[in-house]
Amino acid sequence: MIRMTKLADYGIVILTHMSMERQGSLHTAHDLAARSRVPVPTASKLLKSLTRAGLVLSHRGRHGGYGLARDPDTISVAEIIAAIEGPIGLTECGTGTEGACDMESFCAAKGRWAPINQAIERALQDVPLSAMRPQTPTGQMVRLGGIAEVAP
Amino acid sequence: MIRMTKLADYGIVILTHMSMERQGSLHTAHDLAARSRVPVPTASKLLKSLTRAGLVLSHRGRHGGYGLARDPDTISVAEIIAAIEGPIGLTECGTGTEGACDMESFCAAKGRWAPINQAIERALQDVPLSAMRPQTPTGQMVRLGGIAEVAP
DNA sequence: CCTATCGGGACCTTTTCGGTCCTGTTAGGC
DNA sequence: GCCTAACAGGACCGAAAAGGTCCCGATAGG
Ligand code: SF4
Ligand code: SF4
Repeated sequence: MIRMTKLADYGIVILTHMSMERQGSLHTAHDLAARSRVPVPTASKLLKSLTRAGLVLSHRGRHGGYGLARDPDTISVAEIIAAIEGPIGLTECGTGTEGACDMESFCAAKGRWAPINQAIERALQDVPLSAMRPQTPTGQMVRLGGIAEVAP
Repeated sequence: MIRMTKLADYGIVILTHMSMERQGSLHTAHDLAARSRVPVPTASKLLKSLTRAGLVLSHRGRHGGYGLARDPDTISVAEIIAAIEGPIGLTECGTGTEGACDMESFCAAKGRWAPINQAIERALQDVPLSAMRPQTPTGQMVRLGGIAEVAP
């Protein structure tokens, strides 16, 4: 139902937890998994993907772990999703990859999707990771895709 | 990858074909399947769903068939997708249905998705079925989610 | 009455998601 | 210098959903 995969969902949850800590601090995969209640191997797999995409930095060896590569305000939900499940778009066509759909050559709607897909991607780019955190109890304003909300 | 199902995709293609005909005209499932190159049983299944949702009208018996229930300008892509695959939203949470995700009770991001899902739904509501047709060779203006485009 | 058409499911096959595990590799600490 | 806590990469597998097929019943023209 136009769902993103749970992997991407969990990835965002994990990064959200990470964003609630002091930036630059390291967290082990085990730690993050426990906090987000995602199974450890799954969390580990996600963190690997996110590292490869450059969204988190990893440090190996003893006292190693993962940390956000950038400020949570500059990491968009779109980037996270793209890192985990690839290009964003509702259809096979119009997302850069050609020839994915075998109806392309005679499809009446082909090409009409590109602007829609881009609009959705843009909407997700406008949501920073910092907006996914639970709202602060201070009533701090949170930007969210152009929509401003105030915590109760 | 945040894909809608192919069923929904095909549904839109079929409706697009239907919208290119004189409104009110009837088309058999077989006819529409041939024109859109979707397998007949699949097209039939889709048309049934669309009928149940009230987007197309059906007429049984000899010389029966399907026809659009409303003007193509007043049918949104969002409606079509919702008719075929249910509520629109990237996540289980924040789409009306409660308790779908078993992490809801302790999820850091829960609740933060509702506005995003709504934004996407709104974007799809802004795209009328008529905008999915191949552009006319006359350079006719086509509204598309707030973006105006001109055919070459 | 006969037949073309829709209506509503049951059903199966294929894909992909979600999750696990194993085998390196790195780097701090003793 | 070795030991061990962490990440890296990928193979693997079960379950779920998607995608497609088929059948039988209900309608309504002719
Ligand atoms: S070419 Fe047509 S059928 Fe294929 S993905 Fe694009 S819109 Fe869908
Ligand atoms: S509650 Fe959290 S994990 Fe569940 S669907 Fe919502 S955001 Fe995703």
